[in-house]
Amino acid sequence: MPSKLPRSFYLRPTLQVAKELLGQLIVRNYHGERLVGRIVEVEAYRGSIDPASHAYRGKTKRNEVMFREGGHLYVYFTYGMHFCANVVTRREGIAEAVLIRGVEPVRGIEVMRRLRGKDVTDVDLTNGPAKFCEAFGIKRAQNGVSLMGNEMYLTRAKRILTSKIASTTRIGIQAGVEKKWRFFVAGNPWVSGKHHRVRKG
DNA sequence: TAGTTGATCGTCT
DNA sequence: GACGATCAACTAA
Repeated sequence: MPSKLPRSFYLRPTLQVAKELLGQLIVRNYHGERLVGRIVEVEAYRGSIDPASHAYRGKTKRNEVMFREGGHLYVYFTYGMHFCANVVTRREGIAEAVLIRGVEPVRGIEVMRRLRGKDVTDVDLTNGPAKFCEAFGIKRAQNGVSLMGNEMYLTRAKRILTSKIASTTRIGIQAGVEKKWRFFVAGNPWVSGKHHRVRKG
């Protein structure tokens, strides 16, 4: 088994962690099944200096996990029906995190298809933050899970060349729209949004 | 293909 | 009481 990314990976500056998360593998052990995906799209959220962040106005019951030490999973519920998952960064007390927006399935694709429930293409399986959570069985129970444990963790994979990383403004937010804190692997089909989707064949 | 809207409820004001 | 770090179904053309 490849080694887990160490705690020190997550404690560094959030924008750097966000870019380096691209290409890494996220592993989810789900009822005896191993689900693996390659991260291809992320967004950074930076607590007190970022009006778009859930933690901008301080600690609440919902965002408590963002204030923990880097290397935890922050899962939140939104639009009355969806979950989204973030990797918490930096030291305890600094509420920053990276939202996982797009993942390329690597292993366990049949389980992902079953969890998504709908008859969709391989791309539609995981090309969005809520789609990824549904495909990987990530719900309220995974909020606060440590990425140093075995239920979920990340492993180092092939590094993405800097020239392949694109950055744009973040999606679906009102405040902080000017910050280009969305990073993705240019040309990868599992990046969310129709502009990047592969044409139907 | 582009644009619009309904679903659905926890969280914070 | 309003709205959201979304998605999918629908409409029009």
